[in-house]
Amino acid sequence: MSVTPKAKGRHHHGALRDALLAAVAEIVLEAGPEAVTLRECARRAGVSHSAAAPHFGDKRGLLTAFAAEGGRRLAAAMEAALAALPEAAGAAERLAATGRGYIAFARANPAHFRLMFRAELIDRADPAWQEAAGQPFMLLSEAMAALAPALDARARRARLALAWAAVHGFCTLRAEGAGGDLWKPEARAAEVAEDLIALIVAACAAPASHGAS
Amino acid sequence: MSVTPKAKGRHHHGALRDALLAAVAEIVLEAGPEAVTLRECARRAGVSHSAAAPHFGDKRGLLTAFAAEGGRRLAAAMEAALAALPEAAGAAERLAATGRGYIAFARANPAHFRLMFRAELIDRADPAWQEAAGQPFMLLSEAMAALAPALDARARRARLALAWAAVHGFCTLRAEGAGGDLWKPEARAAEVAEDLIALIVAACAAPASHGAS
DNA sequence: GATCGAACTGCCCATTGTCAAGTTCGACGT
DNA sequence: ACGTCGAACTTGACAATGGGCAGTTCGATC
Repeated sequence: MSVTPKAKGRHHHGALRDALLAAVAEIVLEAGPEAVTLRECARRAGVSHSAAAPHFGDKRGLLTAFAAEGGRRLAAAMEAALAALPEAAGAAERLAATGRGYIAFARANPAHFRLMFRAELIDRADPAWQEAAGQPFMLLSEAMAALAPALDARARRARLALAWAAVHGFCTLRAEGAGGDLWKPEARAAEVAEDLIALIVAACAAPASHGAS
Repeated sequence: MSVTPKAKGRHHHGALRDALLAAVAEIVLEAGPEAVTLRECARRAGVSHSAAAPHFGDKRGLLTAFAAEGGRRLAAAMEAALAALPEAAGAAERLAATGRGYIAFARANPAHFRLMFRAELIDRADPAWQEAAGQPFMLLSEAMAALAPALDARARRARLALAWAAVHGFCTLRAEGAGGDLWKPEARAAEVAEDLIALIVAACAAPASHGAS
C-alpha cells in the first residue's frame, strides 16, 4: 500500500522506511504513543525486529522521524487550506484557513498529531525535526501579522496565543477523547470547529482593548 | 519526605497511598507519564515493589487514582478562584476566574495535568474518576451559562469550546514545552495568560454573530 | 490470643532495546 | 559478464526491566 514502486524482494524491499512509519501510526491509533515499540513496528512491517536500525538508528530516531513527518504534513495542510482560498481572500479569511488546515490535519492524521507534542519521546536536537516543527507556527504567525499589523508586541502575543491555543486545544481534546458531548456527533464537531474559528478570527481582528476585564 | 506524621514502623507506614501518588507526580515531572512504573513508585516511597497492590490494585488503578486526584484539584482550583472574587463580581469576572483557576492548577500541578488527559493510561470506567473528571466542566458550563444565557444551543457550544479549548490548549502547550518564545520568560507567560483570558471572555460575552467569516 | 489486612520477599514470565555477527541483494568498476 | 563492495536485512543472544502472583511475616484490633 502506497509503497514507492521499487523493489520488493525478500531483502531491500525499498519502502521499509515508509512501512515502519505507517506501523507507528497504526500502533498510536490503537494503543497510544507509549505503546510504540521497535519490535512491534518491525512485526507489522513484516521484517525482523532490528531492521529499523539502518534507517532510524534507535527508537527515539524513529519517533522523531515520525514527528517530523507530522510537522511537514501539518504545514502542508495549512498551506493547502490557504491555497484553496480565492485570490481576493482577505487577511481574516487567511487566518481562518490556517486554523481549518490545522484542524483538518489533526483529524486526518490523529496519530501524527498525538505524537508530535510528546516532548519526552522526541529528540529535539534533530535538525530535520526542528525544521519541520517550525513551519506551522510561522504560517500562523504570518497570517496573524497580516490580519492585525498595527498591534504592539504584547497584543500580538496574546492573539497568537489565543489562535494557536484554541485550535490546538480543540484538536487535543478531540484526539484524546475528552470533551464529553460537546462534539459528539461528527457533524456537530465540524459545526463547532467552524464556529470556533469564526470566534477566534473575530477576536483576533478586534481592536486592542487592554484590560478588558 | 512530606509523609503525614503517622506511623513509621517497617510495616503499615500509614501514608503509603499518598506517598505513592506523590511518587507518581515526581516521576511524571522528571521523565513523563510513560516512565511511571509500579516498581519505581514503590522505590521512591521506600516500600517494596508490590506494596501498591492493596491500595490500587494494578498499575492502571494507580494512574487512575492519580488522575482522579487531579480532577479534584482542578475543580478545587477553579472553585477557589471563584471564591476569591468579590461578592459583586459579574458573570464575566466569574468566567475569567474559572479560566484563571484552570491555568493556576496546570501550573501548580503539572504532573497531574499531563496525566489527566492521557486516555490510554486511565480506566474511564472507574466511578471515582468519572465523578472527579466531570466537575471542572460543570463549573465552566455554569459560568458560561451565567454570562451568555440568551444564546441558542449552537452558539453556546461554540463558546464553551472556545473557552475550554483555548485555556486547555494554552496549558497543554506550556506543559509540553511547546510554544517557542511566546511565553518564554515566566513573567511573560502570566501576561499572556491574563490577556488570553480577557480575549476569551470578551469573545464569549459578545452577541452571537453567525457566519462571522 | 486469634484474626485480618498491610506489607515483604522471592519468583516467574513476558517484553524490549541494542549489539554482534552472518547473509543477501543491488550496484559498480573493469 | 564477473568479481567485489557496501548497504539492507536476518538471526541470535544478552541484559534490563517490569507486572503480577504466591507464600510469608508483621502489627493492630477485637
